[in-house]
Amino acid sequence: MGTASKALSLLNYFSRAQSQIGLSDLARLSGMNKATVYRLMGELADHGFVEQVGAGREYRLGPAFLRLAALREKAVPMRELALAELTKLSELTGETSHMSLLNGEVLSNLTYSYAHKHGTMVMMEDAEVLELHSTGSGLAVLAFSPPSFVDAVLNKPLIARTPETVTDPDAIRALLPKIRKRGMASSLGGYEQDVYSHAVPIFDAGSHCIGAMAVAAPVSRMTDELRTTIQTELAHAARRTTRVLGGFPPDSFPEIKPTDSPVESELT
Amino acid sequence: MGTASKALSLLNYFSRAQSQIGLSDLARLSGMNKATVYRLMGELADHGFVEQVGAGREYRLGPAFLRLAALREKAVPMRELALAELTKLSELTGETSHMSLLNGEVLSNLTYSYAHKHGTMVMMEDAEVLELHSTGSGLAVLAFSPPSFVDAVLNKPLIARTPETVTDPDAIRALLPKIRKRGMASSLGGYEQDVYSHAVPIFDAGSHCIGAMAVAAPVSRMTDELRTTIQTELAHAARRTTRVLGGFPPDSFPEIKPTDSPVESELT
DNA sequence: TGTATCGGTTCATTATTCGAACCATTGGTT
DNA sequence: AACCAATGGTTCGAATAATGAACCGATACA
Repeated sequence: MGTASKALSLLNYFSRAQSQIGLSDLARLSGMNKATVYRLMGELADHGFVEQVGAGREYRLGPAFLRLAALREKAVPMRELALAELTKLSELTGETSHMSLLNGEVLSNLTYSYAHKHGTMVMMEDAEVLELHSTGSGLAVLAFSPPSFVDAVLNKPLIARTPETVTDPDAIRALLPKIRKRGMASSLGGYEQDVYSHAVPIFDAGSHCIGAMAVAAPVSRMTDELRTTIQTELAHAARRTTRVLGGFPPDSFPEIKPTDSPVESELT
Repeated sequence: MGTASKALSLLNYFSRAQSQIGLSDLARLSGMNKATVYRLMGELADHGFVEQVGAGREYRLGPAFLRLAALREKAVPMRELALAELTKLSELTGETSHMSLLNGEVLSNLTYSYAHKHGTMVMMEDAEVLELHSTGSGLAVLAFSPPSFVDAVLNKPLIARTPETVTDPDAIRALLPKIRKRGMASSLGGYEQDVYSHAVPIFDAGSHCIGAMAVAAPVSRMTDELRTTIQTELAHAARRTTRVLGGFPPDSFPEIKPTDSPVESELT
C-alpha cells in the first residue's frame, strides 16, 4: 500500500459515531506506528482534510471536504439528480426512499427523501453506513458485483443486526441469483426490525454497480398493493437514475414488466 | 513535501472551470513526473477521491467527498450554522450575504443567502474562489492574519480583476491597519465591477482567522442608510457566527459600537 | 507515412518513509 | 508525594517505497 493510500485510509476511521479520534487511538485502529500516523495526519491537516481540536489535540474531519464536495456536486450533480428522483418516489409510494453509494465494502447513504403522508416513517441520515449483507440495498449491490468482491465481503464476519439478519454466507449467496433475475432485492427486518425494504442497483457508464436506490417502509404498513406500487415505481425511478447519471444497466439486467407480480421477500 | 501531500495537492487543480483533467495536463500543472501523477491518482481513485471518465480517461473529483463532507457537517455543522446567520442577515439588509473559508492562500465560498427583495442581486456560488487581495472578504482575512502569511500572499503577482482592483502590495498593506481597527473591510468594485462589499473576519477557538462573512450589494443601491444597516447587522452576525462555531475574536478585535458611523471604502 | 499527442508501464537509482525508543506532560491511584 | 499509565510529540539509522527517463501501443492529424 502506497503512502498516499495509508494517509487516505486514516480518514475512514471517522464516522457518525466517532467524529474525533486521538493520535494513539488512530494508531491502534489503523495498526500503524504512532509516528507514522502523526506525520500522515500532519499532512492531511496541512490541506484542511483534518483539524486538531481542544486540549486533547484530537483529530476530526476538516473543512476542505465541504469545498471539494461542492466542486464534485457541481461537476457531477449526483445528489441533486438522485434527490429529484427520490422526492417523486416518496410521493408516489408514501414511504421513505434513499440512495446510497458503494464505498469500499459498505454502502454510505448519499441522500434520502421522506414522505409526509404518515405519522411514522423509516428514518434515514446522510452518510449513514449500510452493510452489504444485512440490508436490501446491500443485497442488490452484491447481486450485481463481481464474485471476487462478493467473496471478499462474505468471508468476513457477518454481524447480526437483528434476530432476522441472515449471517450464513452461503445462505446469502443463494439469494443472489433470484435478485439478479428480478433486478430487485428485498429485506424484511434484516437491518432494523420492522423495516421492509426494496432496493434496485444503480450502474455507472461501464455498467458497474455503484450503489442502490431503495424504498423502506414499516412492516406493519405493507400490503400487496403497497408492495406492487413500491416495486413498480422503484424499478422505474432506479432506471431513470442510472440513465441521468450517465450509466447503463448491464445487458443481463431485466426489463421492467408492465405490471410486476409481487416479489417474495428474500429474507423472512 | 511528503508523498501524501503531493497526492492531496493534485486535488487542488480541479475547479469549477476545470472539472476534468487528463494525466498529462495534471503532470504539467503540478510539475510532477507523469509516472508519479499516474500512481498518485491511482491511489486517490482507489479511495473514491477521484474517478476516471470517458475515452480520454480524464480524472474528476470522486464521490467520496460527498460522504466525508456529510460526516464533517454532522460533526461540525458550520455550513448549517452559517446559513442560519446568513439568512437573517440577508433579510435584514435586503442584499446577498455569504461566508467563505480560508483554504491555502484563497478563500472558498462555504454558503450564501440571497434576499428576494430586489429584482437584481449579487450572485454567488458554493465553492466559488475569492482572492485575498481583490475582495472585501480577502482583505478582512489578511488584516487578521500573521504578517508572514500576508507577505506570502502579497509577494505573488496580484491580478487586476477590474480596473478598480488595487494590485500594489504596499497599497494593500496600508489598508490593513484601518481594517483591524474597524474590524471590518470593504471593497468597491475590486473583484466585480459595481459590487460594493463589506466583510468581517471569522475566528476559530484559537482566535485564528479562518474566513469571513460578507454582504455584497450593487453599488447603485448603496445609500448611507443601507451602509449603516449592513455594517451594524454584519458585525453582529459575524460575531454570533464566530461564537456559535466555538471561536473567539482576538483580544484586539474591536467591540461593536451601538451605532457605527459609516466606514469609508478602503478601495475607491 | 511521419509526427505529435495521449494514457500507461518499466526498473535501476535515490530519497523518503518507517518504527523502536525516547521525551515531556497530564491525570488518576496508592 | 511518589508512582503508574496514559497521552501527544520527536529522533535517527535501517528499510522501504517513491521517483523519473525512457519506453510502449494507440490515436489523431497533416
